[in-house]
Amino acid sequence: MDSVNLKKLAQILNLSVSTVSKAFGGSYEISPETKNRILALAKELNYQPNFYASGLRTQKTKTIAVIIPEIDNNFFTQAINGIESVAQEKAYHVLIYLTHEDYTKETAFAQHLQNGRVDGVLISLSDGTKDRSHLDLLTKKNIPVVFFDRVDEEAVATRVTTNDYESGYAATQHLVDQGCKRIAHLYFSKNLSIANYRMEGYLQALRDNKMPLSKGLVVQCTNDNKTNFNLIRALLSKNKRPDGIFSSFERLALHCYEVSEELKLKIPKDLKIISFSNIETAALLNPSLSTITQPAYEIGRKAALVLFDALEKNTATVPNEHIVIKSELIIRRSTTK
Amino acid sequence: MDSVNLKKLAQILNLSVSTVSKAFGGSYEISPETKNRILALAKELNYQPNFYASGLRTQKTKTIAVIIPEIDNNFFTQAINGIESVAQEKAYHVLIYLTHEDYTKETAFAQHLQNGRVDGVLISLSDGTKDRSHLDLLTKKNIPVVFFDRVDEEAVATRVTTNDYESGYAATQHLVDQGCKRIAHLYFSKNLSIANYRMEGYLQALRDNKMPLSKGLVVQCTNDNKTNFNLIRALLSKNKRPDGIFSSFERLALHCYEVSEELKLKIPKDLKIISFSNIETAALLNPSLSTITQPAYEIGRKAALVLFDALEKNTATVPNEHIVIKSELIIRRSTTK
DNA sequence: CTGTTAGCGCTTTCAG
DNA sequence: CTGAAAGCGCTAACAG
Repeated sequence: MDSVNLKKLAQILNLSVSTVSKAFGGSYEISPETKNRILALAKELNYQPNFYASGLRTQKTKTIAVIIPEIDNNFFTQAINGIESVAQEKAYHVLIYLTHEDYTKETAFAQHLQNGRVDGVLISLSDGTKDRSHLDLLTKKNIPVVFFDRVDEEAVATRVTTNDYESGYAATQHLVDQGCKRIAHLYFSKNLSIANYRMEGYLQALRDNKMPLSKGLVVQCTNDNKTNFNLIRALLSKNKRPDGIFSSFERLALHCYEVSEELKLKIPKDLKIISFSNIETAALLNPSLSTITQPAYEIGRKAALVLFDALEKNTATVPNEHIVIKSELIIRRSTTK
Repeated sequence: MDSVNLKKLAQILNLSVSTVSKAFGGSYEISPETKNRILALAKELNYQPNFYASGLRTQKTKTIAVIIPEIDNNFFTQAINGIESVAQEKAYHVLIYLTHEDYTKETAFAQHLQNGRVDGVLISLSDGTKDRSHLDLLTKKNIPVVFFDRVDEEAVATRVTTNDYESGYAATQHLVDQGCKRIAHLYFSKNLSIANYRMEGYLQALRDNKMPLSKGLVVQCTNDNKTNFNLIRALLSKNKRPDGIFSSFERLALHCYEVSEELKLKIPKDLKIISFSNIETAALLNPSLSTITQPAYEIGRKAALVLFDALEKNTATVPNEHIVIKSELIIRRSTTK
């Protein structure tokens, strides 16, 4: 392919390559006249500056990476939407990396991204992530990193989350208010700070209501749907089964519905469910799930804005702060008597 | 940042840059001994080859672009998952571009991608797309393009879709079988070939059942939720309102539920609904929506595989064929009597 | 088996 | 206001 590049434009116009280049940079040392000639020809020939050449030269790529555990999840989908909206405004490009909750993959991605492929990184940690050295490497290479949702609490960086503790508390309190006596909690992982905060909110709400804390009612789930299903079936098959469930993860709540159907439990009569969830569509379809709905779009946007701020200031360090955007507690029929 | 590059490695080891470079290429003209020395040092210093330099040199980027109308949509989310699974296998990177159904944006993305940023493109057209010249440009620049779901029928390229006509037929037939006499169809756009096929299936099913075709029962929706809601409310408020709805788009079906709630219509007694949808979660939550569920993951995977095939063969032309992966008709309580 | 050299397309001093 | 030249980091032809 005889692609059209600066050299070609220069040849046709009898100008030097550097002159042509400057014209695109909008430099004021080029006469308006030649500038117009250049831009006109460029348009005509549909010139597109070679991305790799300019990237190599300037060390700026106009690209960010988004590393997330999974994409088949409404929270992350909406977050990407928010991130992308900012990227479009700033004329940046977005690379997506899915870890599938695999810490090894996360490390590999981060390692790879050190090669200067991107200007900055937005990340939501995968479950297994304990060590953050792979992310420190990025910062050392002048690539700023911003965390969202599943953040690294120890990181000296910006961390954007929702108010997990309060939400966990409110969700639990709601179940208490609806008369639940045995409230179970389903969570995803001990490694995730957000999961811990949600659980702390749950525990505190129980304490404040003088309700007994029972280990059997707190179920740690896994990354495997089948296992989770079985755990939940075990929970709901007990003699003294729970009459309320606070789930910190969308998919776990869905299993509760499946299991309830199997065990012929009536929702909300026998069991009231409230869950962190961003399935707005499901809520529309069925008013039987109360939710704590995270402002995923805004979280994504905010995280992206912080990152772009650093990029514009040309610094790899991002403010060391925790930004909280509040979730919404949406009560639906399921959990009212 | 004194980043570690080939030159540095070469200096430290007292070798030439090209020798070091070859070592990474796995070239057999390098002695195993020096090769090991080089690789060892590279590992120690955590060397990452500069992406832009090698991209510039080789004109290969190990990156593909995925252009889709929106991401807050389970079909596309699952498709991305499929695409990404192949990309990971092939060690490719994935850039995401969201057109938000805006043809202008789609064109701009395609224009931009001519600059060699990616090796290939996967695209699902936005609603407004009529002219495909922006995509032809890519092919001309040796960048293969594969279509999925919302394909360009005229394009001389691979087009991966589901069996839209048959599915439309089957969905309609199902409603007929359930006793519906006035079956409405909601569709998204005349410009989309898949929408047309779905509608043709619907029309043919009505004809085959000797049911009258009524223009008032076929509603073309828009890209705006509010407008769609109003259109559907108008449809369901009619004197002779439909008793069955076949929706070709997930979100339109959801509006039917909203409107039904408002108008106090009972589902499925007063109204049976079947829709194209990939909300597995919603289906779990509520068994009241029958669906035609597209194999989004497989469609994404297949499209990606075709693209990578072309990339591996180093050709910009992709087989001119239409690949069909069948959808699944999932009948749930809503549409049985 | 290793080194020299040229150049991918662009930006950016520095000279004119 | 315009041009010449160097070089970003890498690869690949060609010599040795």
